[in-house]
Amino acid sequence: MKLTTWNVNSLTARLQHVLDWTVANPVDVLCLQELKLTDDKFPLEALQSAGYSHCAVFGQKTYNGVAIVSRTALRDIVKNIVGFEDEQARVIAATLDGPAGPVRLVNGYFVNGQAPGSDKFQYKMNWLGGLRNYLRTELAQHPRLVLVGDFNIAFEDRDSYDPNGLRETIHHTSEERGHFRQLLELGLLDGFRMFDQPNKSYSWWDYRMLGYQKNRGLRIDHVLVSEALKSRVHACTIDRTPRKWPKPSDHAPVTLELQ
DNA sequence: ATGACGCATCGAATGCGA
Repeated sequence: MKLTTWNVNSLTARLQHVLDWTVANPVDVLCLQELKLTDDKFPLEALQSAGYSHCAVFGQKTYNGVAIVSRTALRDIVKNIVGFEDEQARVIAATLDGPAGPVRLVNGYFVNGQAPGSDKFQYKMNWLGGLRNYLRTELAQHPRLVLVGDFNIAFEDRDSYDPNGLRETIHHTSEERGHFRQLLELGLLDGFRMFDQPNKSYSWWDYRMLGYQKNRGLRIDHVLVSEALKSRVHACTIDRTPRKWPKPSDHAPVTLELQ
């Protein structure tokens, strides 16, 4: 079973990219972030025609919005972080039945946070605390769990093109990295780092200043798998191909292969 | 460099992203 996380930066603007990409990469599940549309605008028919008949959607106007799009049935769909009041549509969870048992999927568009010390940064810290509490409960109920999404955190120095120049700036602060570590301490593993990976592997590049062409990127899109699934993980890769297409998302898709 | 580029809301200019 293959599942992909992809911040599409507007599903309306990126629908053709998503469809083209799934033709070349017919993964079982897509976890999408930054839909930037309301549920009534979700392109259900186009995705169903592409083989993704089961869609769990949590959208909102203009900003945020997440969805899980699957070839097989999704059940026990939960929107937002249980126990954390949030006006923004950032998290959707669902269970799907894989070949070796159920898999709980939690798909998040984590808060950006703008700058340390800002109100938005404080919101990010509160949000991350709420997510941790929620996941503790989810993991107790669903040992076979995968947390994916745009975390907006470059966890280690090697996840940034300029770790020293950007030290303690947004996505690189000790507080954000501490929250990431606390997620790992719940019993999750960084799927991407379970395998040898090329140096300077990133999942996001700024649109400006030839960011992609210069590989000035960050690895902020992550796939964390629970201990119970560890032996089932067979690969985790970032596909830079669609970042080279005209009018791309600034994020690349990250795919996990589970057996 | 309070920039750059892109998207949404709009029907110009602004908010926001990372």
